Amino acid sequence: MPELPEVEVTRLGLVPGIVGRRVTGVAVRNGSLRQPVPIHLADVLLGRELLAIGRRGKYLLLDFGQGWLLVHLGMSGSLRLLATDVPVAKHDHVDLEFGQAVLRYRDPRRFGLVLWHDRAAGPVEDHPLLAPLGLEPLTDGLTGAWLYGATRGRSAPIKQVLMDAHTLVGVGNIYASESLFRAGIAPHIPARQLTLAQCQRLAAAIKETLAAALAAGGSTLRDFIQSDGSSGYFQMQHYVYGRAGEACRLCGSTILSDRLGNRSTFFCPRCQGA
DNA sequence: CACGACTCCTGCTGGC
DNA sequence: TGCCAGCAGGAGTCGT
Repeated sequence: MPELPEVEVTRLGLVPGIVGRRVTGVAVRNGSLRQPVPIHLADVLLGRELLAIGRRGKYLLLDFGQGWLLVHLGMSGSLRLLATDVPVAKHDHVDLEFGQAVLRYRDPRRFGLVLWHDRAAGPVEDHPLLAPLGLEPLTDGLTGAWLYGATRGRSAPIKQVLMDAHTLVGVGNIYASESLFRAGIAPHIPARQLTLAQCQRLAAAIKETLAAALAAGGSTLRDFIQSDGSSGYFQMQHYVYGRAGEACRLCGSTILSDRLGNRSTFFCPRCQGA
């Protein structure tokens, strides 16, 4: 599942290959994603130079000067840079050609997005999907004090607050469980009950977890440049996620699972005091 | 306002 | 072996 580290690794992998190049072709094979892919995409993109690739939360922002292409990978999406003769596969929904290379969007479950935001509509940060997004976790803004403030008055379980993109972006189901484990905090306790000391541990744990995943992804960067079509995603070794019934890597207790907000949740009852 | 349930979609897994 | 139910999950929407 692409979470923030995977999205950032995708961004880093694409920048050297296509920034500064012009769009020479556009193909939309299946435009029914979470929202329809704009039908005028070719009109607006053909001949335009890609100036930069930014990121906000899990959204990639391809800056074409005239506007931005917003890409969200959803649950099963991927963006790869391939040679133009690589055959199209079943769920390859959108192609952007840059001369000899093609940027190919694949998304079997079609939870993702490919949208256009024209410069005339204002800065991309004002896009209705981006404007309400919360804090970027890999910035200096994420501190124990910030997290303490952000959780006051929140009665929902801390794990759900961590996954709320309007509070904090980029922490999905996997890294929420992993970060809470690292911080030694039970996932189901009401967010407002966290002490400042716990918030400080948790803020540090979120950064560590994401940074470790980003580092793991760095070694897969080649996959984006090669045209072999390999997925480009990477599997970090998890402490708790997906390990129900197995032994905790730190204390040996049996990892438990639970459902929180309709999502599977994993934790160590001993390390996380639950 | 905050919370929780529901929804979109397809591939994989497990039970029979 | 085949069929089908259930699960996975980001994030928007809606009802309370």
